[in-house]
Amino acid sequence: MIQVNYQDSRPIYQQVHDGFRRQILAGVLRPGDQLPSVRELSTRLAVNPNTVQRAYRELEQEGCVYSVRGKGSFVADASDAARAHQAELLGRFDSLVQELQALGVTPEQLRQRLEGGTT
Amino acid sequence: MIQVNYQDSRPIYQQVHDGFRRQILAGVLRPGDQLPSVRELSTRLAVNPNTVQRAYRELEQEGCVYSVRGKGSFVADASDAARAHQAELLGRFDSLVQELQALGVTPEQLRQRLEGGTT
Amino acid sequence: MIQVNYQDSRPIYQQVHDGFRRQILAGVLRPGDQLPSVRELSTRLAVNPNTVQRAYRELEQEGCVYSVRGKGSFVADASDAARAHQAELLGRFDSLVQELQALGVTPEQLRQRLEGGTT
Amino acid sequence: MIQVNYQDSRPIYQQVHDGFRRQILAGVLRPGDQLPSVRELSTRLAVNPNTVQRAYRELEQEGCVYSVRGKGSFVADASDAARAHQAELLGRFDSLVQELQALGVTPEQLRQRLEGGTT
DNA sequence: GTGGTCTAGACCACG
DNA sequence: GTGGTCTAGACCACA
Repeated sequence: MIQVNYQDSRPIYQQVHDGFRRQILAGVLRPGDQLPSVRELSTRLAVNPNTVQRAYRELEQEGCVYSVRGKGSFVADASDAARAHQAELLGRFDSLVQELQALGVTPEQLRQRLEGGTT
Repeated sequence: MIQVNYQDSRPIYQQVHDGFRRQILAGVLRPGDQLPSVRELSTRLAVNPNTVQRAYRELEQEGCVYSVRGKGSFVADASDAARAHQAELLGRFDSLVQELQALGVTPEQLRQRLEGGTT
Repeated sequence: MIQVNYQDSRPIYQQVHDGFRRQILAGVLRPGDQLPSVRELSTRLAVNPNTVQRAYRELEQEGCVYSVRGKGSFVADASDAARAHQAELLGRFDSLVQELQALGVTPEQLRQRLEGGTT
Repeated sequence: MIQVNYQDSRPIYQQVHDGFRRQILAGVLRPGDQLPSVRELSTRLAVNPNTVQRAYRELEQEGCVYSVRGKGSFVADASDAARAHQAELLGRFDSLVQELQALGVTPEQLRQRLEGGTT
């Protein structure tokens, strides 16, 4: 499910983090689902356990995941994290639009692109 | 014209690079205009000359700027760089839209946002 | 009576421990009352018997509970444990107050908060 | 300035973190002040650089500190973090008061303690 | 020189 | 078995 790409400029821990977060926010992983253990995932991805641990820790700090010592790591109720994440993406959307318009792209072109993606 | 913010998470060389690129693509700096010398800019910004050097080098690699030994650095014809840059931004736009829709944001909501930003 | 919450950051043995201690110190459980057996409670809570065992052991070490081989665990005279516990909480109270005052919160504000909570 | 106590139940990285946060929020360290470098502090405290690094990283995630690669770590404008921290402490204050009252401590006793600490 | 990431592997706490 | 902390030391990006 999670993949690591050494060509990616993002650090590995963040690729793992982003991968899970996306799946959680998209509903692929649902509240209460158990994540693979740190050890299992680290061997599967052939990375250091610390690296996976850090990804999980940051997910937990964001409220996407909760960990129980001796039991495992689980998907948390996503509502809060989801709302924050959506707000962040909309902010990025706005600034991208602004930048594109500064380069001469018309809102009309962007609107057409929106429809294109709906297909 | 160019400013450096130490609290910005981007490295300084990239702030310098982004600042010039934006001005070039937006038409503030026009083809043939001369950029400040590495030495002058580095003292003005109170940063290491290497840092400015690297910003100029990357601008040149992108085709935004050309250097003439012993003369200085000049803004190149923007068309090529602009086209590439615009394509990159549009790609980011598409993937952002896709992700937002995965989170349940409707194209209608995004369209309204587009109009809001047109002001 | 006792509940376990896996989302709680405290380990389970401590949730069990704290739950009993609170009930004992508050007088819900009175000296001489019998606690449920380790086996019964562990099945009721669906946790490992070791976990309950440890909670009981620590309660006993604190003097909140005493065990009689072959009979069970019973609430001890609370006075000793209560005094120790109250002293500990008062200590925490003092250091909290000190820290809040260092941040500019006036004793007056805290006094008002005290009254608010009396309701 | 910062000390590590191996008897303390808190992990080392958190002792370092808490120590700096307290000094920052109390105004001992002021916005813009430079923190000791990761390497310097780690040798001074005789701990691993990673441990200090983690403390700094979490301070940065909280907005107490900002780090610039190649330059150092600096105290951020504390206002936001301070407000959040104070709210957290007041919450702890309330629940402590509630617990103490459940044990029979009167608000009057607590009020006297407040004045005692003012000295 | 600075901070940031990663590995290899240890030990602890918990169930 | 699980997650959490820590060490020792490497390598990279940046100034």
